[in-house]
Amino acid sequence: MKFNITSKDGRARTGVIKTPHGNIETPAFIPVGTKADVKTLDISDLHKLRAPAVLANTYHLYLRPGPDLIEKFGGLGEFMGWDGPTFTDSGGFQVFSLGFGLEHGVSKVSNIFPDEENKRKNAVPSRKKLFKIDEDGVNFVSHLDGGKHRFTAEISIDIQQKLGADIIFAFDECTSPMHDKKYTEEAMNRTHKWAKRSVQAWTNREKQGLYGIIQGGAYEELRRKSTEFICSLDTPGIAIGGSLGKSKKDMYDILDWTLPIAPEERPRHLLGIGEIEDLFTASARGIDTFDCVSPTRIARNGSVYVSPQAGGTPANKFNINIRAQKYAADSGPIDENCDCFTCKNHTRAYIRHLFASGELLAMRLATIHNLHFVFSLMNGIRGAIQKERLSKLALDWGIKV
RNA sequence: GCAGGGUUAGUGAAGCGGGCAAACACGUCAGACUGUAAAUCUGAUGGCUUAUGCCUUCGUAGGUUCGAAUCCUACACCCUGCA
Repeated sequence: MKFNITSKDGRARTGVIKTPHGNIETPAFIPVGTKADVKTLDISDLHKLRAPAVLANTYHLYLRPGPDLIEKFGGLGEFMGWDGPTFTDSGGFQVFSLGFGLEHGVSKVSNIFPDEENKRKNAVPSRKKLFKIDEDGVNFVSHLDGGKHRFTAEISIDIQQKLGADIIFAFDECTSPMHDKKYTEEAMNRTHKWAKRSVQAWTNREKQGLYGIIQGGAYEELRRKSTEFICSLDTPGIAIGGSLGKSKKDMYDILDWTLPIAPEERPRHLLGIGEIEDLFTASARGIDTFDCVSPTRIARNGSVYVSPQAGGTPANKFNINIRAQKYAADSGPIDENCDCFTCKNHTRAYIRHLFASGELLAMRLATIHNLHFVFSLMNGIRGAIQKERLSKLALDWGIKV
């Protein structure tokens, strides 16, 4: 894996990540394909959308169908019939989302600390915690069948090498905005140890690029420490993970603490982010790649992106709820400025009807639209950086970077 | 015609003398979702501009009772037997 910076605009930059399965022009949004598929889409859709890569998940593919089987098929890309670049996440996030996150009903980004009532509402207290973290790794029971398993840095990297993605991630511990500084620091120190061990376990260096993951929650001191440590390791790329605080401002602060002290020549991945606004603000701060379930998940739930011309604003997160009654007879496309398959062929009324009827096509059309929307946005962002006009483009969207 | 059973909010369906504006399900409406246990989850759903409040509802009309969706009478309609 190689990375070249091709232009700069303040702290933002464009570049190219060269992988054995093709180049990724950055900044890029990588759609999430957890179980070796981007939900509702097939590979021809991904090609037509010009998806730069797909990010799959180590935990899920380890449990099913198993890394040995995928290895026999020639790796993740071959297995899923996708000839473009692939990423795999290390499984660290599942330790969080199926452990602490599930127990407390929180995500890695939280606008509020859940109060007692919310905690009770969202948590699953009857369910035993699926994960137990120790200094060396994590014991867990499969959410599928309750079977007992263990992940360590070595195991995660071994699985990821069998999966064979072009870009892989070190095994890390993700914390929540609810964790205090003391615990966040302990988790960060574990992540550092595991990162070091991940680098040692990483042998397939020709074909796979490893990214270390910076942790430290929303604590400046910890984030700086973590950046220094992770960047001291010999990895071709770095990633920012973990709790990104309680607000967008917290997240931007974290980027401001970390990115300026990270080596410029290494690509930076922002794990699990991207809402529309974030793609601007994080690109402006020097993030090169994103992955996020948001566009695909909210699509399946009836939220579709609209540009400022079609009524999108930072306040409504640039999306509308296409299931709403007010679109029942709307003969326009989701977004009149969009030239995706969905917008070229279908009306809001039709898509609303499909959602109301529970038709699978609704989710597929919405997913196509949302992914096209973010890919096209990333195109615009790259073009703007090349012309050193990213902040102006952002302003056109009502976003101050 | 005789005997029995039924008629409850948009739909289905609980309730069978007081805590019933009426369970539950579906539907409908609204919202949430950021390294995907997510085609999931949350809330609202008789009216009153938001109330430990008032008003109107349980086929229709009367009645009994301090009090009725719940008991009685008549009527209407539906179902099941027997004619």
